[in-house]
Parts: sequence; C-alpha cells; structure tokens
Amino acid sequence: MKDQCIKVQQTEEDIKALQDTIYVIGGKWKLPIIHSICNGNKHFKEIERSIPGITTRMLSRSLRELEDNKLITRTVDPNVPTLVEYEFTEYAKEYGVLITEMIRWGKHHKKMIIGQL
Amino acid sequence: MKDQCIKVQQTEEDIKALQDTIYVIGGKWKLPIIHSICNGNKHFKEIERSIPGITTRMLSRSLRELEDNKLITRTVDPNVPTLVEYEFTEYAKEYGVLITEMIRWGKHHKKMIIGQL
DNA sequence: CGGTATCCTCTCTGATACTG
DNA sequence: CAGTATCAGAGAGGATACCG
Repeated sequence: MKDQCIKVQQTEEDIKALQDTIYVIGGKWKLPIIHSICNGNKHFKEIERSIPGITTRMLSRSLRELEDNKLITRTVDPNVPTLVEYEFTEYAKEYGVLITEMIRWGKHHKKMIIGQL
Repeated sequence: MKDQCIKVQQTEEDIKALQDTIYVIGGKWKLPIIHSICNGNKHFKEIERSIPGITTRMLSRSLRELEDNKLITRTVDPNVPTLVEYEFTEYAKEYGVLITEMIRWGKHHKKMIIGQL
C-alpha cells in the first residue's frame, strides 16, 4: 500500500462496491425521499408534498428503486386498496452509519471549498 | 425523531450535504481514478492505461473536478513542462473513513440483494 | 506526454395529461 | 389516493480527431 493512498488499499471489487453504493442512493431524489420517510411521511401524496419540486413520475420511480434495493417496503392496505404505506426496512437502518458519515463529510467539504480553509 | 428514522434526524442542510458528497465522488470514473492514484499512478497516461475503457476526455474532466474539489493536486514539472503529476491532498485522506464505510456497505448490500438473505 | 475540440448518443429528468 | 403514459429537454458520457 502506497503512502499517498486514501487510508485503504482498494481492490477492483471495492471499486464496484463503492459504485453500487453511490448508485443505490444516488440521483436527485433518493436522499430527499429517505429524509421524508424519516420524518414520518408514509403515503405517496404525503411524501410528494414534503419534497418541493418532485414530480409524481420521479417519486414513483425512485420509490420503486428503493424498494428493489430493500431499503423500503410498500404495503397496500387490504381494506383500502388505494392506501399505500412506505416504510423503512430493518435492513435500511444498517445504513445509518454511512448516512452519518456522508453528512459529516459533505458539511466539512463545503466549508473547505467555500471558505478555502 | 421518529422510530423508523435511519439513525439520525436529517435537516434540510444535511440532505444538501449528502447530495454534495455524492456529487463530488459520483459519476462513472471518479472512484476508479481515485483507486488508480491510490495504487501509485501519477501521470495522465499512467492513470489512463490503468482504467480500462476511460477516454482522455473523461479522464481530463474528472481529474479537473477532483482538483476543483481539492482532493488531488496537479503539478507541472518546471523542467519538463509535459510532465504532470497528480497526487492526493492531505485533505483527501480525511475522506478515508467514508470510503471504507461505503465499501463495507456496498459489499454487504450486494450480498443482500443477490443472495436474498 | 498531456491534453482540447467536436459531434453524437443515450440516459436521466421534467412537464403534462390521464387512469383505476 | 396512487400512480402510469407520453413527449421533450438537458446533461453525462463515448468516439474520433487534432494540438503544443
């Protein structure tokens, strides 16, 4: 491992893993949606209203991708077929450390770039 | 904070910070380039050869973006004007924890999705 | 060696309308 | 309420050629 390496030597597999991670939570709306569900919004319209600028199209697509990645569940009320609930999976919570670290880094980075420390 | 929240309550500012982070290291080539420099490659052609499929155009653009974000430095040898060295900044190394966490998560996630644990 | 310029394609995203 | 369908624009990325 070279001295100038960023902490860990990365294998090809690591790079793929990194890109997967970025893909899963990347794009314009995934994070705001996660944020919205975090804040207690469960229904499609609730989530939509809580995210300024999002369209039904992008919300629909993003929710499905998050569902495909097992980060959220989609549950239709059997009694009220037009009532759907989106919730985090237990699995999604393992994701907390990463979120925290990304927030920390993003804030630090912004100060660095803007303030030119 | 709601129970179903992913570990931390996120503010609007946090969401922006997260998106910044994804932006800085996002795209198709940033991570492979970081990997390449990690492995000791310093010159444009060296890096290019080490990343299958990348074009000079994308390498050039990505390097400049990483430089704009202070993750790497670009140094021209005053004696040999056509010799350029790309290296990590000290600042970039603070980024190690995040990389590690993203690799860990990405690998775990892949197993989860493929293996359907 | 270390790039830039041009053109082209393809995906992501937005706008709008419509449906069960 | 919870979406899908369709069309259009913007931007990322690829192919190729060329330059100091």
